[in-house]
Formats: sequence, structure tokens, C-alpha cells
Amino acid sequence: MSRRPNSELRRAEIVTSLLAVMSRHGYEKATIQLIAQEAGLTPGLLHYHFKTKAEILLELVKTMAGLAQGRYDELASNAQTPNQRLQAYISARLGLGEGADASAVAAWVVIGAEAVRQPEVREVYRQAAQAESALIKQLLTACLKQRGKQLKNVTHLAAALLAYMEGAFQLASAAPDAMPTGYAADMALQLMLRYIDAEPDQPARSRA
Amino acid sequence: MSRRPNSELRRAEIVTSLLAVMSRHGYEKATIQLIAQEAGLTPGLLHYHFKTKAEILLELVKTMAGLAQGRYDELASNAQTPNQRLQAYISARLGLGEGADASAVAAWVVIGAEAVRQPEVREVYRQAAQAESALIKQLLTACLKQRGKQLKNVTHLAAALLAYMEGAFQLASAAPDAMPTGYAADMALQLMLRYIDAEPDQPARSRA
Amino acid sequence: MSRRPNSELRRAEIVTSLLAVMSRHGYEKATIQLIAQEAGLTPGLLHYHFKTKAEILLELVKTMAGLAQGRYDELASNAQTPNQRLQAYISARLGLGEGADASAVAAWVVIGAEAVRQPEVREVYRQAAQAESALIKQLLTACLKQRGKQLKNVTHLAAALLAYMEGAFQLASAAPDAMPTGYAADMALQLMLRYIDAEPDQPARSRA
Amino acid sequence: MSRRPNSELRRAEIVTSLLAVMSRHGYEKATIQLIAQEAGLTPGLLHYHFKTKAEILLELVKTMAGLAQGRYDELASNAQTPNQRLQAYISARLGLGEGADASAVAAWVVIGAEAVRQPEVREVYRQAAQAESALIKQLLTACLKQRGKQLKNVTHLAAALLAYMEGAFQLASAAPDAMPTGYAADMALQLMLRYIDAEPDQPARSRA
DNA sequence: AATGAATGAGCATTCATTCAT
DNA sequence: AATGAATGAATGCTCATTCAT
Repeated sequence: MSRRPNSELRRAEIVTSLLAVMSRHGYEKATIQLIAQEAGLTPGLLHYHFKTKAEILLELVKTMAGLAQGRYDELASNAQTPNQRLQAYISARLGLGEGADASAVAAWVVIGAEAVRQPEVREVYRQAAQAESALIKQLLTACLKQRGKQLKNVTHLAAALLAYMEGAFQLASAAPDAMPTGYAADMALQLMLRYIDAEPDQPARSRA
Repeated sequence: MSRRPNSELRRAEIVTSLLAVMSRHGYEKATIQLIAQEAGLTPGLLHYHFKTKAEILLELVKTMAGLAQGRYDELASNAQTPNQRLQAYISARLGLGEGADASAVAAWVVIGAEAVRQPEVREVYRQAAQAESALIKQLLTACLKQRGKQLKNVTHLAAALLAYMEGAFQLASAAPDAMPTGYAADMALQLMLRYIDAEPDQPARSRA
Repeated sequence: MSRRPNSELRRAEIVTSLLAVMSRHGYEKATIQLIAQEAGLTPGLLHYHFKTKAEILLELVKTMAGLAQGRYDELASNAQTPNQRLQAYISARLGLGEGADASAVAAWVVIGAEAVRQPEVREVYRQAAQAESALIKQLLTACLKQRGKQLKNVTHLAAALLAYMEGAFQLASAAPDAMPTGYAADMALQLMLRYIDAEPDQPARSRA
Repeated sequence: MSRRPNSELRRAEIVTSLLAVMSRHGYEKATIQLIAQEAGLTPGLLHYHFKTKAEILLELVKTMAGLAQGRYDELASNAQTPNQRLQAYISARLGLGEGADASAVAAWVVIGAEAVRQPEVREVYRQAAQAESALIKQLLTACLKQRGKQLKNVTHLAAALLAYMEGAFQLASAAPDAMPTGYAADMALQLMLRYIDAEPDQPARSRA
């Protein structure tokens, strides 16, 4: 019944293959040949499903941004308090070390560098960063509110957590001994909580 | 009789040109042609002074790692207390926004991605990260000691600051609106200080 | 649905073109451009069918080694006696002068020089030489036996004939007036036959 | 007093260095840089003494042709009979295996291949071959005369010996196990002597 | 949908040669 | 004589993309 019988499947395979190859070779050296080989397809077929190589990359960036969201939703379903939700989020993002994730992390670092030079990649990267930022801000706001803290620094604090996570990915990929796996998530949570603890109280809302 | 060598000068020019071109185009698209053009030299001459393009990159990474050190030394000369020294360090690293630095930051992000795939780049990147980590650890230890805090988490805390900085570079280059320039340094300092404040006291050394 | 592979055909065309170009220009000056032009193909396509230029050369060496065998088989089919078979062999190898062969001979000389410096070429050249040597030894052994001569020098004699032939190729290509075409084969046969004639008889096998 | 103080010395050094490098890398890969390095000189200086690289090659070919002559003269001084002189010649040419000679032999093989494509090299190679041929013919004629044999085949026989020697060089360089060192000279001599032995007698010169 | 041959532009690199010093 | 930086043309090779089948 579907218009293009297995197109969606093929496209997903190709995107996944780009991730795998890119984590090993970077974007430029991830040749169509290599990606096709990884996917068990032929080079010509990749261009049947994607007009250009850049298009595959864009789809990958979008896919990865979406995947992160899904992982959080799962972990957050059990969380009750704002702090627990923050913790769930951080775990979802920084719970590295499972191996399958390593290549995703490496690929994300490579994508970050491509965002520096490819305007179109930069655009989707920026959107992903902003979506992420918004989510973090929401989580942090909940924490701050619960503790009765002022909210004016929440944007900067969200940016800080986002930066920390991006940097953790970078170090995990390129200098793993500088970023001890397994502590990245703990440290992130502590940094957030202690910062929040030390925030001034929210001035009482005008009353009476 | 014989010509006076000017290799050191030329090599420096070439390295600087790679930095400039790479910040705009990434490493792969920073062609020898482009680098030569940027330097006002001919392509053949680049290979007279450097055997391969990768060799230029390696020299750039080493140069950048060295430059950072110099900038800190300068700022630290006026610092008296451990906290001031920490602040000086963070300012030296994250005092972005002057423009000339923007390309250095972008280039560094690209280098980080190349470290993912090029073992030799990874090695010098890792060395740079470790040197940086050691310096941070030293600065943080001084802060902790002065406050009488325990030292056991200092390694993780140092890694956290390093990650934060690397991530800040990434965001500044690829999603500037997610990382408000000018606040990155402040946030870093606050995160460190508040974390330290909340650390438990160092247990008293064995006493008579 | 899918395209029909024509790789074997293309590879053969390319190898033949290398032979032609190499006989005129040598190996280094036999550029991919020139070979492609000779074959009526584009340079890129050569690298689609062969990974490197050296790989084309290797295939050529193997092909030429095989071709020689075929030419001998043909001539030997009519030979009855050992001496006739030896003559057939020598004619097959040294029956120069037909023009089409001249370039094959020149190419073989160039290959011999490449064998001096390229280990991989040396290896296949050596294998070809040994196969040739074994064949010659067999032919000479038959002649010696028929005449009741001792066999102990057959290896050296085979080497001598091989050397003579290689040298004849060299002279025919580079100093044709020093090696009168048309006499090379005759001389080779006479040298062998007279040497064999003068060999001592095979001592009688142990008796009683 | 001499016009160019050390020019002749320098030129000789350069030519010798080309021989050394060429025996390892072939002619094309014997770069000016490499030759200069081998000679302990600078690239620029090579072009002060030789206009082009090809000119160095030509001088090398001439030098090598001359050297062979010298080696023979030495050995021949003790020879009394025509056969001894022939033996001295063959030993001078094929007394391989001393190691220092190996590179000369390899270089000569490479030169032979260059003669295929470079007209100027071909010309000097051809001259060397003809000089050699003339010398051989003279030696063989003496042997034939002494035995009272006919002389009409001496040119072909001389060509045969020359071919054998060139081929022996080729095999010694590229397939040493096919040409057992130490037997090359013996075989050459035997082939010549047995051929001569089997030659018909010279018809008596018209008398009366 | 799928194949795989074919193209063409582009790239890093090599190298003989030149030349100011 | 000698140095070594500089040039520019050439070369092998890569690779995204196209297209006939």
C-alpha cells in the first residue's frame, strides 16, 4: 500500500551507516563507497535515496537530536521530583560507556565540527542545541522553583550544562583518560545542585 | 655566499595560515592551495617546509597548546590568591569575543574532531588535554586547600572544568546563541567556587 | 535490472595499453593519462578497475609470463624429438622481428629493470624466471638423456639459456645492430647443442 | 692553475652517487635531492656542475663503459694464449658477487631500460655495446684462428656472448636464484669453447 | 529499486630546475 | 663554488555524482 515500499527502511540504514563510518573516519573520509559498504548496499543506490551526501548528514543530525529525546523520556517516566528528573536527563545524556554509544558520541563530535563550516549543518545543529537548551532550562527552572531560588540565571546555567555535556563528548572521544567515564554524569549533577543551592532566594512576589 | 635560512619564519606563516583557513573551511577543505594563498606562498613551497599536510596540522596543535599557556602566565602574574589565579586562568581561556580569537576557537573545535580520527592528532590533543588538566588540578587544589576542603574529588572537578571549556568553544563556534559570550567565564568560575564551597572539610590530619 | 559487469574486458584493455605505452616511454613515463588515452578510457576509470598503477604493472607481468607459455605450446605440438622441442621453444621465445612483438620485448626489458627496484615486481619476475627455468631444464634434460650425457650441469645450462634470451631482448631493444635479428634463435640452439655434444657420457648406472 | 679547481672531482662524485642511488631506486626515482644527499652535496650544486639530470646519466653510462675496459686490461696483462685472454675478459665482466659490484650491475640494468626510451641514452648504450662487441670479436677471432677454425660466424658468436652477459646482469639483479653466482663466468667460457670446437675448419687459403 | 561502470573535477605530493644570496 | 628557498608543471589518486541497463 505504501508508495515507496522500502524507501524509509533504506534511508534509515544509510543514515545509520553514515554514523558508523563517520565515527571512524570523519565526515570527509566517510565516502559514499564506504557508507554503502557498511550498509551492504551499492554506491549508486545511496544517490537514489539521497540526492547528495550532505543530505544524508542532515538527516543524521536530525535523527540523533531526536534519539536523545527518546532516551530521556524513558528514564524520566519514573522520576517524581524535579531533582530526579534532572538526574534522569543527565544520565540519559552522559551515561556513556556502553560501546554502542561510543560511535554515536564520536559522530556527534564530528558533526559539531562540520557545523563550524557547513551553514546547513550549523543550522540544524543550532536548532538541536536550542531545543536541548530549552529542555534543560525547563528542568533547571523546576529545581530552582522547588528550592525557592531566583530564576534569572537559569539561561546561563542551562548553557553551562549544555557546554559541559558537549565538552564531555569531545573528551570522551579524543582524550578518554582526561575524562574518567562514569563520573561525567555525577559531576554534572553535583555542579548543578551546588550551584542552585548557592543561588539567592527568589524575592517574594508582590503580595497584598 | 650561502643563503640565509628562513625556514622558521616560513613554517610559522604556514601554520598560522592553516589556522585561519581551517577555522573557515575545516581541515579537509583547507587545501594546500588555500593555505598557500592565505600565506601568499606557492603550494610547492608548503611541501618544501612541511612533508605533508598532516604535519602542518600537528605543528598547529602544538603551537596552540603552547599559546594558551602564555596567555595564562600573563594574566596570572598579577594574581595573589588561589581564587584570583583560578579566575585568571578561566579568563585566559574563555575570554572570548575579541574576534581574532574566534578563528582560533573554531580551529580548535575542528582539531578536536580530527583527533577523533587521526591517531597522531589524537596523541598531541591528548597530551595538550593532560597538560591542561594538570594545570587546572593544581589551581583547584590551591583553592580547596585554602578553604580547608577535602581534595579527593579534585581530579574529577578538573576534568569537569576542562569539559566545560571545550564545550563552550564548541557552542561558541557552532551555536553562538546557545552560549552567550561574556558569561562563559563567569559561569565557569561560579560553578567551581560553589562546588568547592559545598565540599566537606578536609579531615584533620592525625594529631598527637 | 542490474548492469552487466565488463570488468575483465576493461582490465585486459588497460593491461594491454600499459604494455604499449611502456614499450615507448618506460614505466614511470607511462602516465595514467597516457595509458588511458591509449585505451580510449578516462583516467578515473583506470583507478576504478585497478587500485594503483603498480597493480596494472603486476597484472601485465603475470599476463606476459602466461602468454609466452601459450606460444610455446603451439609450436611444440608438432615437435617429435627432444631437439625439435628445444628448437620449438627457442623459436617461440626468440622468433623476434614480427613488429607486434617488438613492443612486448621492449616492455619486458623495462619490466626487468623495474624488478630491480620494486620488490613486488621482483617477486613475480622471479617466479616467471623460475617457471621458465624449470621448463628449459626439462627440455635440456630430455636432450641430454637422449644422447646419453651426464645431467649434472643441466641447471647451469638452463640458467645460461635464460640469460642469453633476456640479454637478447635487451640488445634487440636498445642496440639492435649489436644483435642481428634472425640469428638470435639459431645461435641459441647451436650453443646448446654443441655444449651438450661436448658433455661427458652419463656413467653407467650401478650394475650387478 | 687549473681553471675549475674541483669541478672534475665534484662531477665524479655526483656521477658515482647517481650510480648508487639508481641501483636502489631506478632512474626516475633517483631524484636530484637523493643524489645530492648521497654525495653529501646540496641540490643546487648538482645543477651547477651538470645542466640537467639526463646529463649526469649520460656521463655515468660513459664512465661505466670505460671502467669495464680498465678491469679487463688488468686481468689480461697476465694472459698468454687467446683462450686465456678470453677467460680474462669473461672474468672481468662476470666476476660478480663482490658486493660493491652489485650496485654497478643493477645500475647497468636500469641504464639498459632507459636506453629503450631515451634516444640519447640509447646512443651511448649502443656505442658501448659496439665497442664491447668489437673487443669480443677480436678475442674470439684469435681463439678461432689458433684452432684453425672458420671465422664467418664470429660476429654472431660475439653477439651471443654479449647477450649472455647482459642477461646474466639482469638475472643477477632481479632473480638471483635463477642465475647461480659463480657459475656465470664458467658457463660463458664453456659455451664459447665448445661452440668453437665444433666449428668447421677454415678452408685452406688459396695457395700456389 | 538496484547495479556498477563511467566521469571529471579536485587534491596532496613530487621534482627538476632556477636564482638570489 | 655553494646554498637552500622558491617555482610550476606534472602525476597518481580520490570521490561525489551520473546514468545506461
